[in-house]
Amino acid sequence: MTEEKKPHHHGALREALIAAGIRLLEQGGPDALTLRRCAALAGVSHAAPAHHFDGLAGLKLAIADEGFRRFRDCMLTAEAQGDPSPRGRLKGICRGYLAFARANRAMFHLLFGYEMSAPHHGGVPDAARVGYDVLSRCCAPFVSPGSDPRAIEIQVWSLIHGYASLSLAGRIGPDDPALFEQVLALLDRVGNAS
Amino acid sequence: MTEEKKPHHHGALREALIAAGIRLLEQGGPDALTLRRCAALAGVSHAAPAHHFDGLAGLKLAIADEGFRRFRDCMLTAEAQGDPSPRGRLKGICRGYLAFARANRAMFHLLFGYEMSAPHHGGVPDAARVGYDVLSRCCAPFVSPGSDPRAIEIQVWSLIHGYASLSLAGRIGPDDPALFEQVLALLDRVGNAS
DNA sequence: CAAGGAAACTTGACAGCGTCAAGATGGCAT
DNA sequence: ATGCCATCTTGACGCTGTCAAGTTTCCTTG
Repeated sequence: MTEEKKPHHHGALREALIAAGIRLLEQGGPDALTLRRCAALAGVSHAAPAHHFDGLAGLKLAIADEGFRRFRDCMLTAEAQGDPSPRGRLKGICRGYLAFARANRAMFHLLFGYEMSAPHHGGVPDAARVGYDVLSRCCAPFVSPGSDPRAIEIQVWSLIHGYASLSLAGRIGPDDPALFEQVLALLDRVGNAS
Repeated sequence: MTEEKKPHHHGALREALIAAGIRLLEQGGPDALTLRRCAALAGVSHAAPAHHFDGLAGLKLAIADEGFRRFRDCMLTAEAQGDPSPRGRLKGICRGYLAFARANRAMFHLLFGYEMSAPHHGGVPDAARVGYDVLSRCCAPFVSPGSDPRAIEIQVWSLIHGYASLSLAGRIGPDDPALFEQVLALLDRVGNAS
């Protein structure tokens, strides 16, 4: 739609392909994400993407990179919206976590699915880190001095990631905010046992 | 290898295709699970599976059915191995949960991945229920009378499913049993707050 | 300013995939 | 014995990712 008249040299083909991929992901699920379809959506030939990504896996990696950034933004927004206490901020990012998963099913599956987990390119894209940093910061107030922060971080992450995954997989039934808050109540008992 | 000389009529083609699918899953990951490869492994033509399953999705459903049964067995075994107290049994099935996920990466992804989550065939195979029943039974001692058991069940399920998923996705780093036990320690604070 | 080379993109081909249509074959009930 | 039906085969179609080779454009270098 906003197509320049560059006869050759698309100019911003890489970004256009990523945007096309995200659109396909949103509209048709993971199976709709196809190199050829991305190319068609960007108005180039089917083999053009090969010059910008290392095959389909490379495109998915680039899309995941953008996805992780949006994911982090979603958590930051939710953190800022709720109770500013440490406990409130922790629950806030969890609500943002779930909200992102619900609003971006296919992207969430891409970010945490088999593609990214494979011993593939040596690991997870760097952007995955920025999400963990948010989590880590919100967990910090509950880490007793001198102890390993990872224990609490993984507790919180496991709980929210498990809930989000199971919810998306249809294992928890219809959306039930009350139930989610009950699960989140377990976070009241995280950290220094008072 | 144990191929009968049935000239026609394989006889147990359905089971053979499921077994072939599981083998492909174990050896080559989700992408290796292919109708044509299953057929070849079972010694039949590429279109034979169509008479036993509703396409690839149907075969995956049948494989998941078997997978869920093995999954439950793995949890039951782990439950019987540890401390027989209610808390010990609860942690036992969680250890079985993680053990299954680690030993059957691709199958685990099939059981909880996008395939099964789609609004697809109307939902999850019935066999998924048998796993939840184990969880539900182990959670029962911690449900205060008159309250909804789902709250605790989903707390526990989310925690262990999240840990297993993140572990498989390579987000928790190398296998660290001590860390896992620290996460499982959160289960000590589940249920009636003492 | 001109030449050359690198980068971007196209075209064409290949094997593998899921799926459908039609034909062949064997077992089973009538 | 006959006829039917489920089972399986063969062949084809369109789609996929990927590679090879050719074409076009831009930029650098002399």
